[in-house]
Amino acid sequence: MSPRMGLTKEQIIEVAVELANREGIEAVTLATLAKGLNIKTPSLYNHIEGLEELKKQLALTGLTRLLENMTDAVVGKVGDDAVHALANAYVQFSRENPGLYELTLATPNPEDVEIQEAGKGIVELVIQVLENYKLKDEDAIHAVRGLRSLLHGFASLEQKGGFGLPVNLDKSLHLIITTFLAGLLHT
Amino acid sequence: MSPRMGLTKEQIIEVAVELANREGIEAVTLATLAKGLNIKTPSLYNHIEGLEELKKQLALTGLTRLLENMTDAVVGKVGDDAVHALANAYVQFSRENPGLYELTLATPNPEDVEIQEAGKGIVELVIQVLENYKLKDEDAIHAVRGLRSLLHGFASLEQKGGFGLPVNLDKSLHLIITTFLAGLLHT
DNA sequence: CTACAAAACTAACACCATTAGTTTTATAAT
DNA sequence: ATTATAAAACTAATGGTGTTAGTTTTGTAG
Repeated sequence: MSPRMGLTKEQIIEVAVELANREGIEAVTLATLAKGLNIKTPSLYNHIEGLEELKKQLALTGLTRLLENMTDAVVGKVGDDAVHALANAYVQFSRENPGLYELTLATPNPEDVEIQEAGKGIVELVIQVLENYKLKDEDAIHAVRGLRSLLHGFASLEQKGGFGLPVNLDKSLHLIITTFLAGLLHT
Repeated sequence: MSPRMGLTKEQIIEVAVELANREGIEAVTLATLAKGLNIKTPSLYNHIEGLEELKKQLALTGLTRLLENMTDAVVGKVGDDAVHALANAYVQFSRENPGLYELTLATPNPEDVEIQEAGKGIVELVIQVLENYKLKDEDAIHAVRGLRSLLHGFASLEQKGGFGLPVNLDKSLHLIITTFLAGLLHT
């Protein structure tokens, strides 16, 4: 064991996650984070390299948890059932973790290898779920891009208040997915 | 005329737009903006209330120009033709104005009345373009939400490097829209 | 040419991230 | 128990923000 066990990186990130979800990603600063941990700001540098690395870790955490939720949602399901479950899990995650979800894409440099790897997991899951629709080669890639666009666009617009009207959002999501799947069969 | 005509709000915003598109929205600070205008930071307060108002003005500018581009793209077109033109204009705008497009949604408080009004213009255009598909009441709303989700999701993921694979992106967009429209007819 | 109002300025403050150097402290070995 | 040590947490300092207050400059209108 270390000569002195203080905070762990995991604890720090967990507090940062709660901060992001509760107060918004603007509130994720080393100053407020340190305050939440009852330490002084410079002490954070014993565990993380700086604000950029923190943001990256948060993006990784978000992608990992999002993938977990999506994976759990589709086990034992196939076809339309699986896609709807996947979509619901995606949107539910963004609703329950608004800050963390936003950080998932608001990362400093998206080309980072670790970020790309984490994102790849989600892409692969979507590919699996769309496998039953017997799409050929490139068409599968286009379809995956379409579904991801739908999910991210919906989650993002919902979060940013883009949908003004008082019409049920879950109904919208279900119908949108239904429409997309119907289109897959007729093109 | 004023006792002393210096900078105009329009000039300031134009420089800010170029800054956002060229260097990214992180670079949009009063400090760098002032430097680009060859004045000191506090002088900006003679024209704008602060950073928040600047961001809001940029969001409004972005929404206005995006709507213009979309409107120009659909004149004289109907049906699938119009939707594809709309989609192309949307994505083209986000590609040519990455920073400004991002600021369109990254505004401090999305509930702002002026922001809502500007966004409403885009929604109404999308409604018009989907009118030919004889959607009933609520279904029209769901369809508009779907198309907006697709467009924003695609533009956002493309910009954030979410689409890794070296497969043609314009082809993806075309096929995605085609799929969505086909789905509208078969549900 | 003069008065004035707006524009631009300097000075100052609070907040932020970050670095360097010091002190504290929990553990591991004696 | 005592002590050495390495990590954790600290203080102090620097440079970058946005913002406010108060002063100076300057172009235009009379």
